[in-house]
Amino acid sequence: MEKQFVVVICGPTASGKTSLSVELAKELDAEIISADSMQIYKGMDIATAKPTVEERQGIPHHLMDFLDPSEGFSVADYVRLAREKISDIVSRGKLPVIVGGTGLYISSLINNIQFEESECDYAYREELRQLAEENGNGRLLDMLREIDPETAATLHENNQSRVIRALEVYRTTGKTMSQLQKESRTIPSPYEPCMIALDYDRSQLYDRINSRVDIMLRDGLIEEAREFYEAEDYPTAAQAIGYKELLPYLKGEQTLETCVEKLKQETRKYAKRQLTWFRRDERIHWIKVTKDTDSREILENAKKYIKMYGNFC
RNA sequence: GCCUCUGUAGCUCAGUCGGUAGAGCAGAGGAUUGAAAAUCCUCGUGUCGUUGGUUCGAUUCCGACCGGAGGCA
Repeated sequence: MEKQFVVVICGPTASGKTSLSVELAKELDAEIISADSMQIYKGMDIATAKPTVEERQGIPHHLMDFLDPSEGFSVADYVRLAREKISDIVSRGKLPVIVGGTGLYISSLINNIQFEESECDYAYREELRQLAEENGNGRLLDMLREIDPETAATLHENNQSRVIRALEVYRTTGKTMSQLQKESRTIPSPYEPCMIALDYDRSQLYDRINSRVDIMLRDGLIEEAREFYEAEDYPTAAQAIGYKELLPYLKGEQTLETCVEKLKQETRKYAKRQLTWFRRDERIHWIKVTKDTDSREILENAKKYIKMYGNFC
């Protein structure tokens, strides 16, 4: 069976993925599938730097802006939905362009990771958290070592959520995490991804992040954050950078300046983690850019690479 | 002008009863399979303000000077 050609635009936050993807989509008769764990949520527009309707320029954007922030969401949900979207787009004769900065979502999708077998057991998670509270994190890792030494060896006891998840997997499926991870890779991927990322110098990327936060503030981030916190108790959405950092200001406990600095800093750290993730994927074609690079030039470079890649496979 | 406190890693500060120093934060690198914008791991040499003195040896004690904070006039 021939693999489905898909374009992937990934890389750190504020590197220009959104505008490049829209320009590409216009020229390649494509539709965009977002790969962003926060842009999926409705109402979280400014903080997530979601493209506005104008910025989307008529290009359909899938898996964006469709879920209420009170709903939880996970990689497994993402992969399931994204697969459907890809088939749908392809069936209409269009090219799928996957765009986003959530590395786990992207790699799980294009590597065709199977999640179906495993389920969640929130009560058991809570039970384990209690156990750790009383006996320390080491106790949980010891438990995991008993049933799945292979996974236990890769985890640090302080990474409590991962240790708990590994125990939970065993509880719900009877299989170990390591076994399940091997099985999750047995079905070859139906996709042939052409991966592109924009490569700024670290300092220039940080400059872009800082000024983008300033723009968000100008566009009403504080109001958005205030609304967000009136609702509260969101399982997944609460993690978004942009609201929790402004909370001390909204509560009158901290100056705006301090909170904004914190917000910029957290965004920079996030970009750094994204770079760590994407750097190790050797399939990615990094387009070197600086603040002076013309967007037209970036587009041409990307198009050229996609065309070359398409001919090659 | 006088008195007191203070000057140690990019920042906030520990510390050395005299044998050239260490935390947190920042920063860098890494991990990443159902919370991933989350979670976790690793990495610390810096004229110890300057300059004299005492000493085998001073960042540590003493003096002077230069910054900073406070107090009295």
